[in-house]
Amino acid sequence: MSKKRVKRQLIIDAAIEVFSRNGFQNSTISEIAQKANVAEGTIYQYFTNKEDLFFSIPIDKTKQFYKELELHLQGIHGAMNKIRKFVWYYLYHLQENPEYARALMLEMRVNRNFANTRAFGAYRPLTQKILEIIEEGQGEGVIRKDINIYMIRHLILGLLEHILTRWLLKGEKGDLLAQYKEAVELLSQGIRLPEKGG
Amino acid sequence: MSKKRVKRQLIIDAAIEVFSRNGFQNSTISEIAQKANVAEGTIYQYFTNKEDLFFSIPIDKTKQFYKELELHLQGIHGAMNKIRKFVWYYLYHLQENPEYARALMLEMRVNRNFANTRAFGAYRPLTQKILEIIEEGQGEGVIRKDINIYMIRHLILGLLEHILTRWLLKGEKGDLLAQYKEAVELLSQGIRLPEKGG
Amino acid sequence: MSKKRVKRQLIIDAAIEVFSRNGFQNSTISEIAQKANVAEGTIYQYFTNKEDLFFSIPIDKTKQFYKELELHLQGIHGAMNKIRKFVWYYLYHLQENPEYARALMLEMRVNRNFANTRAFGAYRPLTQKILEIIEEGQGEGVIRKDINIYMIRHLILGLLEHILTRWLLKGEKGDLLAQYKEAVELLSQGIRLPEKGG
Amino acid sequence: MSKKRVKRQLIIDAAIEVFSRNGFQNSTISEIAQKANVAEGTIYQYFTNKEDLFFSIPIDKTKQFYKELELHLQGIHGAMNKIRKFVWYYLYHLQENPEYARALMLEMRVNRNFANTRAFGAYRPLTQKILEIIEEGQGEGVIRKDINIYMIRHLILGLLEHILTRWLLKGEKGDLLAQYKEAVELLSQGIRLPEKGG
DNA sequence: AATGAATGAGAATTCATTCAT
DNA sequence: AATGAATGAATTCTCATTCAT
Repeated sequence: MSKKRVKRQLIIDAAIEVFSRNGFQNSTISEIAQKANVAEGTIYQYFTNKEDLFFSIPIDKTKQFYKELELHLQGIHGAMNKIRKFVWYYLYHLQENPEYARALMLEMRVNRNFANTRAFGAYRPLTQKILEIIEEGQGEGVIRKDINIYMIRHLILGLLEHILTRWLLKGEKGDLLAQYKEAVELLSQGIRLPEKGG
Repeated sequence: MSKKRVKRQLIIDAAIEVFSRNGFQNSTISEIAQKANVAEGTIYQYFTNKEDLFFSIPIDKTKQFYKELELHLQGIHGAMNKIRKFVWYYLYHLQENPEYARALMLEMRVNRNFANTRAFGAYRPLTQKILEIIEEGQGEGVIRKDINIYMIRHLILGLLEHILTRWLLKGEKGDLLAQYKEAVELLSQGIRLPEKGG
Repeated sequence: MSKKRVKRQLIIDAAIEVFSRNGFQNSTISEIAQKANVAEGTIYQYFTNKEDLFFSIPIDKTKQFYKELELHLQGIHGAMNKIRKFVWYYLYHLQENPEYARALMLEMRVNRNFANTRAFGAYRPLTQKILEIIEEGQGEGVIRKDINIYMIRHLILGLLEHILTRWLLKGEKGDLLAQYKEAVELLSQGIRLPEKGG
Repeated sequence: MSKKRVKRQLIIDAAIEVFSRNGFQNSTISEIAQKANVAEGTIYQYFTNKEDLFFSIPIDKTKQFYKELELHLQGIHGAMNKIRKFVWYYLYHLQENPEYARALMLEMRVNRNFANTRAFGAYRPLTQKILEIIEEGQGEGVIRKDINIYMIRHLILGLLEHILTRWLLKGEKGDLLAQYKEAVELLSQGIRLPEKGG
């Protein structure tokens, strides 16, 4: 990684910590600069403004998440198994990065400008992936076809985000993954193609 | 309604509009006061500070929502029917009050202090009601008992919030209620007690 | 005392307490009104404004102080004895009314407008009295005549105010009157007509 | 002096002028900034808040006063001579800096927080010095030992502060130093060890 | 490229005073 | 005479951003 690259990452790491602790509005460039051990002015060499820095976080993070997700999905057959894996990895990854999780869930996801940012674009491949898996499942005949695939995705992401948000607001107590099995079970039944005569 | 009561409501209505348009941080007391046709100082006669005003919104609104929900549930038998009604009314109500919906979904629900506010308390009866219906369904033998009732609630609320949030971020285009049937269908199958031999 | 008179006094008493605790600027009409069990508006029926209320305090208090001082001086002969009594009574009176003492020493005495207020006028008889005693002492041949009587008064009041101010700023700990004897002794020697050949 | 140092002093000088004219409460940061030719925000780069700026004044000034006092006392023998010099210099210095004198006498000295500020600490060496001189005088046998040295200091400072306060409240008319001789004469006799048989 | 001093617009909150009831 | 709701001016402090060094 080039020297510039390193310093950029340094700033982003500091930003994640600060933004996730205080939220976007209550975080200051000054504090981020201090955490990153650079001068305030330096941050403006790497990012246009505060919001740009803010939305640069999920871009990097989402790319990384997506790449690792792909690895985890390697060798897994069957849409249902893939969904299971996705659910597990989603909870696992964000439990391991609670600060980022907070920034993502409580700040970015509800930001009015989110849909217009590069960040949103970086998110795309991920949501696209889910759709693909759903369609794969429909092809396999294990996922019901009478329901809009977007609605099915809403169900999956809605459940995960809801669990996560609760966990964050309650102070990150307890093990997120402990809820994994029930969540998967519930989702599976919900979206599964009912067996004939069922 | 007493005169004080009226003016208080006037301020809250203005606050809903302003907060929902700009978010908490970007809204100013000055603008709310103008909208409410009162002096800035007057707002502080009714509310301790900006945050207090902010969190006073869902208290009133949630109480009203809950009361009307109860009416809608009158005469409905069967947990599944009640859930169907709840889903419908939830979407209907927030579609009718998009400004409040935005304030609720994008601001309050993710506010770090939300869990410590009176507002959170006002929310209680509503979430409690859902649990009751779920348990009722388990008693009737139509909702699976092997899954934690909280997880079931996560599924329901998660889906609704996700649909709603998308709708809001996309600019409130289209008819929310159009998604009602599929949502209910998906939820129903997910939480339903699988028929024997199914 | 007429009913109006009573209520007026009620307000003044509340004002003394509040002003002396918080100082002029940090005291609010609202708090005084509450303490006095009247509405804020009522205060403006009795006093022109906040400053008027403020300066009404020493007027009453000084008159009372002066009247009682006169009583204490009754039957005392000799300027030195009178000065001794004055010093004692000054410290005694303000130790007994520490709240008023604080308002007087830390607020009024240094107020830029003090010299232009009715309050200042009420103070007059008292400072005048001291001058008289000093002149009486000079007539008796016990107080030096080569020093301006105003300077002599400065010495007396300066010492008393300094002792008092220290005591107030230090939290009113200890017995003010314990310092009475030394203070008098020091003052006496300072202003006394040196004996011939001394 | 470094550039930062210079600007800091610029702000303090402006603050002295403004505070002394209007008092603490009636002075605004805005006016001070204007006088100092800096932006309001700049003041907060140098001082924590308004009060911090306020109490920074006497720190600098008192140190300077003390240093110059020491120079003036050089080569002077005898406690009485030193006290004479102290009285003279005290009046001289504050007559020359009437704005600072006003801030000191009418604002700081009676501020409830004064005793808890750094400013109070800076005052220490000065009051300590007086005590030393008094003890020196007692050692020389020219100052009475039967009186608490603190009371003796009260007498000296009380007289000076009283003279000064009057002068300030009366609009700084006349020559303060004109009163110097009588003040010293009065003090000297007051604290002097009475000659035997006197 | 990095710095960090300087900026100044911006906003919440307070509170003396008024006046309709 | 008493009330207390309403007013709105006034002020401190914050902080993203700029720019000279």
